[in-house]
Amino acid sequence: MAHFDKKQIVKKSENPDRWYTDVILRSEMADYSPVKGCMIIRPYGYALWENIQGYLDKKLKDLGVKNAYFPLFIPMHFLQKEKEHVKGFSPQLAVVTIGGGEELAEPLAVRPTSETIMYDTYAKWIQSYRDLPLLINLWNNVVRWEKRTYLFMRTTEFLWQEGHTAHATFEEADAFAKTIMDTYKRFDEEELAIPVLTGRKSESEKFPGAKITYTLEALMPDGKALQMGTSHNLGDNFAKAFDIQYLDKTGKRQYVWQTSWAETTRVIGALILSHGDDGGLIFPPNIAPTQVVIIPVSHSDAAVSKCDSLKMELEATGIRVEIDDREEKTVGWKFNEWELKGVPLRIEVGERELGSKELTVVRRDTGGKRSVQLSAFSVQLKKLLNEIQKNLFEKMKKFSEENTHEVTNYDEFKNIMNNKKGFIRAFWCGDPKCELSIKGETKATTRVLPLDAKEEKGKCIYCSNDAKHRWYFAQAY
RNA sequence: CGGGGUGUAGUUCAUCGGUAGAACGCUCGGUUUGGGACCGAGAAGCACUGGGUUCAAUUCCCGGCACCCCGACCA
Repeated sequence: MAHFDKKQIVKKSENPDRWYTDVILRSEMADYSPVKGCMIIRPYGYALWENIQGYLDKKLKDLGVKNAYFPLFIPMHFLQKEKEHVKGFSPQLAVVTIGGGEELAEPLAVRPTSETIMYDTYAKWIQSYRDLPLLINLWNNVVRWEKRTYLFMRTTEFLWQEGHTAHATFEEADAFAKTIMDTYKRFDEEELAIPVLTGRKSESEKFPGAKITYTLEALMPDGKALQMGTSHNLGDNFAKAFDIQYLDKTGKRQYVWQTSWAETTRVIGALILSHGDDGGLIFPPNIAPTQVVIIPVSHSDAAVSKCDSLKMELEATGIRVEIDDREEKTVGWKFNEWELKGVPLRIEVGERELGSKELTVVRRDTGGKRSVQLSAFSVQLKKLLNEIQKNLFEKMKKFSEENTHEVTNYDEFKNIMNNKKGFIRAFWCGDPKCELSIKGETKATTRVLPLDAKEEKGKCIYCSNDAKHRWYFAQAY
């Protein structure tokens, strides 16, 4: 304990922004890059991303989605085909004007998202109703020239998956967009242990070019809401802009109905913010790069071989294990290091354990120590990992519920935004002017309207005109 | 793109009108290892950049650039 403050990171409660950056850099998740606003994802951070990819990739393939790749460069005039789309993205574009030492006849945008370049091709691929539905996903990087960046949350370049589908009917497209939203919800809640609100976005908050944007919103510990992912019903907007038509069974030409949807490396930021504490990261076991770390306290042959056999036993049941047998670091140093890295469980193996029939296992989330019998060891560890997974989710669920307020007058609204923030449920008339005024006065924007929200009779929190729905408001990240 | 701040060793910072110092980290040797060990020896710097002022600038002044913080834009 005497040396504990030596290289301590800032306390999360004292300075959350600084804590967030400190933890990411010190845990070796990511590093700053020589290019402004860009981020280097280090092996430990990338391993987490690979776990995210692994889960989502499988779920998407189960839905019949196939992976493909489309080019990084997009001819400028493609982006201009859909009016709202170009308006939404042009302020954030990076544009290549020189290639091979010569000025290009037409500048190329570095993709901010791939709708336009894909749909130009979709128009060629889709001829008949037999070509539908077309379900394609890309794992790639995109560039949006953000003025202000923040590791994982908002970087100039980021990694994501973007799915793009085309369907014969509006209903089918809408159902698919919702299915994706549900898939994301399961992922966020069951894997990342982050509870989310789902529903649709207001007109002003929806994706440029979309008819309906479905969203997943999570409440972060500082009371601000983070968009964890979106799934858009694009209607026939892009179909008309890119002339994507098919012949139906009766021989009639029809426009397709489309969806696009994405989840990004931003969810890693949400993961860090949601579960971490003063000791550093805390990863939910389902997604953690390493689930169990074994630390030999002694370097005797007996202890080392005990560690090895433990590792083999656990790995055989699918648990991700690492042994930290570096001799140049002391035991205490390693404890702190692996706590910083958020590994859910730690096992210590020294002379004391060699003759014992049980081992001490330490939980990262609660700090609790427990003796675990060596018989059926891996089964019990799996149980513990599940408990941690559940505990992290329940904790965030409770936080989210405790910080969701139902409000009927604007003073109350402002009061909450001035203090703890969080989600506010309140009637809104649907007029973008009220939305904008509320944002200007409180920083809160409409985040989401749940799909199952019943129509009610109420008065807009801002203008007192008739309102049908209670929306969720919050300050956005 | 507005307002503020900072640029000195790998990192965090100190210094000061006379060409630089600490801590941590790193390397080597030794002793250690059950909650961030200790001793000793090292390596490591065109003081962001360009221009002034001055006998002399890392230090003072101005411009540029970069980064950080705070606002507007955003996954």
